[in-house]
Amino acid sequence: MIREGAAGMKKSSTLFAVLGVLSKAPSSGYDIRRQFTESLRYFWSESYGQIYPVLKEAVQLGYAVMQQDSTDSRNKKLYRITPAGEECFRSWLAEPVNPLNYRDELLLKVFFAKPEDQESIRTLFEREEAELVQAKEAYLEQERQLKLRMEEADYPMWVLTLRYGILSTEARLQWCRESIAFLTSMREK
Amino acid sequence: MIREGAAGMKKSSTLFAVLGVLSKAPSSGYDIRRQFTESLRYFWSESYGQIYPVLKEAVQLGYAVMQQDSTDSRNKKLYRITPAGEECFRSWLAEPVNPLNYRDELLLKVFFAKPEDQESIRTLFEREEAELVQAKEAYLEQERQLKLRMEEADYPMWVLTLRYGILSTEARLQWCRESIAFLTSMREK
DNA sequence: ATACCCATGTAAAAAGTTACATGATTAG
DNA sequence: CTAATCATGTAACTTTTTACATGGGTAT
Repeated sequence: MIREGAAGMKKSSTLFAVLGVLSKAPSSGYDIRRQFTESLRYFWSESYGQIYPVLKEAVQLGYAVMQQDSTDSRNKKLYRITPAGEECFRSWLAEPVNPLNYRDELLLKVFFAKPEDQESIRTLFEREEAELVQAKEAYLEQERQLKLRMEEADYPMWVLTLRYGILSTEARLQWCRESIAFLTSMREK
Repeated sequence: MIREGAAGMKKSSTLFAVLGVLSKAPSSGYDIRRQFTESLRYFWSESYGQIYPVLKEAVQLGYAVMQQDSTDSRNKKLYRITPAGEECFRSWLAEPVNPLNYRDELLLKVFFAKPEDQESIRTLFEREEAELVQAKEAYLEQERQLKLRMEEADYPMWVLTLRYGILSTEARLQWCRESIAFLTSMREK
């Protein structure tokens, strides 16, 4: 079997990410982009160059419908998920996740560093540590904000993703600090 | 200024990843690929489709030289890094890392899950937990192997990357377990 | 023999980013 | 009036994966 029908076509994870946003609330391409750069920035990103085309695709597949928002003075296009889109999204949710394709430049640099590069690497760790401290603060702020919304149905799942942010950031922070201490001890010898 | 000379051309991180491997030992494209799928698989990957073209590019830029391995019966091509390649690699090492472009499908699914999806999500967590347990075992095995090579100059840096593997895996494992417990407590209500 | 690594490579497709073009609205 | 933000979109480019083609060597 070589050809597959529309139902069997392999769909990109971008489509599902967009459908996910639409499953929470009808949104414009701009709104969706904001969701990614704000709430989801620590574990997902999408650029306009992908969002607008997949919105078009979602409409073609019958997973979303578009309507011009008449209450909006700029001509904002609101996309709304259809029942078919919801079903498609739900079945994607239940599928096993694709292997995470992780590419970590810092790890790569550490792995290939030679004894002469220790000072460079130390600087990278210090920069990273500063960024992680900031990220952790942002998570703690998010946690405070989230506690005000305990009543919402989505609260439990948001707590889980936030919890991952905190745990993984703390682990990486610990690693940076241990590594800096280790490099210091090497320098002193 | 629109055009830039070869020295200023923006280079892909794939080139540096390959130069990194070559900086440890002269290797063929096949060897390099094996490095990525074996030692580096937890934080970097490259496919043949990238490795062979960048090897060609590295030679063009004067960062590597190729020589047919005459001792090898299959016609293996050995690439060796040049002093210019080493210098280029070292200066890349010292540059700040590019922001990590992280896309985590599991997090995405958890974030968008609705109360009805709890059983699906639970299954995903269980699968993830099993994989992390395996990964952790692989790290511990690596640790045992590494201890036999304490004398080598690269040992300290390898310990650091391994340490990150262990810390980050444990953090994610903890998250999975907490989440499963949390979903269980929700189900019981 | 035959299956499975070793070994090199390419073509095409898919995925993703960046830079630009366009224009309305709002806040200072 | 001007800068920032809202808003839609596309073209060109870069990056990355996947699938294929090819063939020698090695172990059972």
